[in-house]
Formats: sequence, structure tokens, C-alpha cells
Amino acid sequence: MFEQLIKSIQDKVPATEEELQLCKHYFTPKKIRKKQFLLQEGDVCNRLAFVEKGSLYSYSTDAKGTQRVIQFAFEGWWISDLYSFFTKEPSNLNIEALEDSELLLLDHEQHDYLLKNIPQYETYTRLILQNAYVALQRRIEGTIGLTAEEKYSRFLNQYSTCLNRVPQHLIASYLGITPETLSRIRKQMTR
Amino acid sequence: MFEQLIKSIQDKVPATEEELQLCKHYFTPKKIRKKQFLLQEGDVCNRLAFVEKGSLYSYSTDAKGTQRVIQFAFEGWWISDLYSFFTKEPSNLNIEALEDSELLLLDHEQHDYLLKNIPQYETYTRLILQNAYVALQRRIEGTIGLTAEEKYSRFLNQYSTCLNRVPQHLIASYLGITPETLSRIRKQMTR
DNA sequence: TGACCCCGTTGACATTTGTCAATGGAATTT
DNA sequence: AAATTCCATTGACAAATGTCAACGGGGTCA
Repeated sequence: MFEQLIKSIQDKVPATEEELQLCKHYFTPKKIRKKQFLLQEGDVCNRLAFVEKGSLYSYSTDAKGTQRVIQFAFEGWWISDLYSFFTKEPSNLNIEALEDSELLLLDHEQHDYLLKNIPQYETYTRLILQNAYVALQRRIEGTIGLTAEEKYSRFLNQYSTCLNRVPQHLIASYLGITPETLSRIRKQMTR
Repeated sequence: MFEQLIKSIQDKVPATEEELQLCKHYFTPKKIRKKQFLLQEGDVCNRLAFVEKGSLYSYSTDAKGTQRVIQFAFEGWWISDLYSFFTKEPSNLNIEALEDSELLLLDHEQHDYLLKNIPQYETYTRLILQNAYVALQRRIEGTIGLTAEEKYSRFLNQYSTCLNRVPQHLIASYLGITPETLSRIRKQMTR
């Protein structure tokens, strides 16, 4: 149940067996079934989620009711609405399971406890954030001023391993194009 | 010379006078004139920059030679290419001064020293990163699946105070639209 | 001061992408 | 197994945005 988490931590910081045990103790495991919500628009996001197994995605909904996918998360990734988590203001994001998934959750109290008592944890958090920040910046570079086809090509490269786990219309939403356009692009790329 | 930095730190963490002095000691002041580069594509980004005065922006250049603005930075903001800084791989970004500016720089050694010796500094860094991450996520929400006009409206709200300091074609680039389109949108918004 | 260049604007037109509607297949539910 | 829902595809058309070219004002530099 903790393999991915431990892998993630050891990948970033040196941690003693004791510290790892402490971590295990403070995370709350949770199973969530496909199409269930981890977070719903309007609620405050009060926990950080680490994906042990399965996959989720977050999205917001605009005035016209179209969803815009913000992030996908697979095994070994974190997902949550940091804005809502840190400010405790209601979130405008939904987080939904793409597949039956196993999560490890941290609420504020648990997170703060780990920050205070395991110096390595703050460093781990910082590194995760750094990576997440860099990934977002990449995403922006891959969104601005590119044609739909270029965006999709980049997506293919970056997500090649988990392509078949994501329905096409969510990929379209992630890229900011319509499902129809994506379908046509795919068709013309095979030629 | 350190007003903005100290304001930024005190805004985020409790810091003793001693710690602040130590910070002052470890940052390297640098003045940079309009149109000068802080970082050029192909070089490794080996310092983090805090803007005390003035403004800068970062951008990448695509195959066709069009620039895509990634970020603006005004007084009290940080700017750098974190990816390059942390991996020490060559950057694909340029960072250029929009106005004559005063910066406070940290190289790896200085940054690591502060991280190790001032616990508050790691916390400060983490908070800055959190905010930067949230800002980027907002930006993505404001980029995907919006019309050019909606994007520009959002930009106006967010950057109202520094609007007149940024040339229009850079705003267009930031929004991922052409200067012509931006010009037309502005015209039709006044009506 | 004069020459130059940068940049914002405008027009005409091309291209890309979105919208709406219909279809058929695959997956899910009963 | 049948019914239902969801989703990818396709076509015809509309709308948004990009491209190219020209113009002119304002700032900059010699």
C-alpha cells in the first residue's frame, strides 16, 4: 500500500527507516472508485492526495458548463487544489477518479505535523513542488501559440505511457481544443 | 536596496533581525539596464533573481522564431528558470529587463547555505514556490479554452497596476495571441 | 534637429478551429 | 441479452484568429 510513496520519498531525500514508518503512520489510505469525487467544486480542499494506484484528474467548469482539465495524476503523483488547501477558501476544482484508485491522504494537521517533526519532509515537499512548478511551466510553453496539432504531439511525447488510460475528450479538454478537432488531427496525423 | 526583499520575507515567515542581516549578506545586488539579459537561451541559469526595482520578463523562442512570454516580474517578485537552475541543464529561456532594474541574486552556493543555516529560509522558499505554483495553475485556467477577449480581460484584472509598464505585443505573446488580434480586441472592448 | 526604427493600428484575405447535427460502435446497466 | 448511455467520428458550415502588407505616430539616437 505504500510502495509508490516510499519510492517517491527515497527518490528525493535520504530517509531513515524510522522516518518512513512515521510517514506511513500519518498518511490515511483511501480507496476510491472510478467516477467518484475526491473534491467537488465549492468544497474546501482539506487534504493532499498521493496516488498509490489508479488515476485521477482535476478540472474546473466555466460559465458555459464546459470542463477544462487542469491535471492528470497517475501512480506516484500528487493531486489536490493547493490554492484551496492553503487558503482554506472553497475550491473551484473537481477532482475525480479516472479508474478505481488507491490514495494516501494528508489533512492539514497531518501535513503540519510531518513538516514540523521530519525536516526531510519539508525538503521532500519542496522538491515535489519544484518539480510540479517546472512541469506547469512546461505545460504553459506547450499551450501558448501552438497549433492544436503541435499541442497534441507534445502531449503524446509526455504522456506516451499512460495514453490509453485517458479518454480522448479529456485529452482534448486538457489541450484546450474540442473533441472534434482532436479527432480530425489524429486522423490526419496517421497519414 | 533590500526593502522589497525584507518585506517579502516578513510577509511570509517570522524572522529575527539577525536572520535578516544574514540574508542581506548572502544576496548579491546587481543593476541591469533595460533590454539587457539576465539569462540567455543556451546558458545554464545559475542564479535566482529577486526584483527590488524595475521589471523583467522571461520568454522562449520557437522554431519559427516567435517569442512566447512565460512570465513577467515586477518589484517583489522572483524570476529565473527553475528547471535549468535545479538540473544545471542549459536553459531554453531568455530573461530580459523591461526597465532599468535592481536585482538581488543568489547562486547555488548562497541558496544552499541559506537553506541549511536558516530554517525559516526553507519555509520562505516553500511558500514562495506554493504561491508561484498556484499562480501558474491560475494562468493555465486562464489560457485553456478561452477566447482571446476573455484571456485579455483576465489579464487586465490581474495586472491592472502594472499595465502601462508592459508593451502590448508582449502582452499578446503572453496571452498566446498575435499583436493584431490584441489590437482589435482592445478596440472593440472600448465600445 | 533630423533620420531612423519600433510598435500599434487597420484592411483584406487565408487558415484554423469551433459549432451543430447525425451516425455507429463500444461499454455499462438492468 | 437487450436497452441505454457514452463517446469517437464525420460532414457542412460559422466564427475566431492568423497572416501579410501598409501606414503613421512617438520615441531614440546620432
